[in-house]
Amino acid sequence: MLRLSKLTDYATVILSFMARDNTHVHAAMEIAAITGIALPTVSKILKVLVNAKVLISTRGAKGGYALARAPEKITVAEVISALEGPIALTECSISLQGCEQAAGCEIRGNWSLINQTIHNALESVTLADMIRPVRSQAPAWEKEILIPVASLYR
Amino acid sequence: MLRLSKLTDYATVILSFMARDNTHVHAAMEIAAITGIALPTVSKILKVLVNAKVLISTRGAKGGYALARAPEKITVAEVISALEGPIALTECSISLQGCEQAAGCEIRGNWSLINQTIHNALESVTLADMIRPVRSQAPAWEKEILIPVASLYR
DNA sequence: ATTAAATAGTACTAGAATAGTCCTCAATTA
DNA sequence: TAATTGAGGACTATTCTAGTACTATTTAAT
Repeated sequence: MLRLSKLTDYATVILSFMARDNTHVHAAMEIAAITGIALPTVSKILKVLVNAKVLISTRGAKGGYALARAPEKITVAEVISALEGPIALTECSISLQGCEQAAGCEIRGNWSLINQTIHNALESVTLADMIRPVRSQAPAWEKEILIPVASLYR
Repeated sequence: MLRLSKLTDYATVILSFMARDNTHVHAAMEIAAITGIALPTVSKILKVLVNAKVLISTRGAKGGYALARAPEKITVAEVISALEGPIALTECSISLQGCEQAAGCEIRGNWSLINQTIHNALESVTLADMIRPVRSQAPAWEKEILIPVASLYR
């Protein structure tokens, strides 16, 4: 599996709840209760999302968390990079200093193309799309994302 | 990072070497020597790729491994699933029995759409594409898609 | 036939990464 | 000033990955 960490998965669950009820701030405890995710874990995720400027927080009594922007303006790519760092499939696509297998590895450039394609895909899906019922959304991005990478070469 | 395991990374290195020299079988030891990956590790990967029908093996003296098909017929998606299992970002996209967060989770269908998109991208890149030099292809795609590379390192 | 060269299969170990928890400090409101 | 809520960091246990080792099986050459 092309693994996404559990925390990232939780994050999307949390965020989609918040997107659906975006009228007031939500305390960590409330979110934990509703999503069924343990409080300390919810708390940890929320903090990360605040640092990534996906959420804004209010301290003190009656405080809580709210989306920093409208759901349409928050992309899945953003959420993923907040929790997992840069979106890339291989180490060498991130650190440009090259891998040890340099001898047998002339495919770095090609990986980065693939990475960009995937990133592009994730960037065009927003929180708003995520909370939309499945049926009605296909058209919106099918036009935009289906990039046949191979065709770029031929 | 949207992690791909090291083994998968190695696999692409190994396969791209084999695609470049596709005239005869290669023994595991030869591949290890050339790629610089430890023999037991190479061996392990080759076995997996044989099971996935990406490679074919010949036992005995003068035996070795060869691509099961032409490089154009072997996709990156295949290689990745061979080593990591089904290509999907989240658990619940694979096992349809649903997750425990069922209450707060109505986004499964949307994940699967994203997964599908990514899968398509990976499916359209073949081994033949991977061994093509990077330079010659840059112009082609630069015209066709606009990708905010900087966002990768946000 | 016998020996050497190779893959097949499986089990095991060490290390790293992840998930999850807990505790103390800071801020806000009533 | 007391109660409520987030911020930040440290810590632990568990899971996963990478890598290794060993034994069995198959084939080719002599």
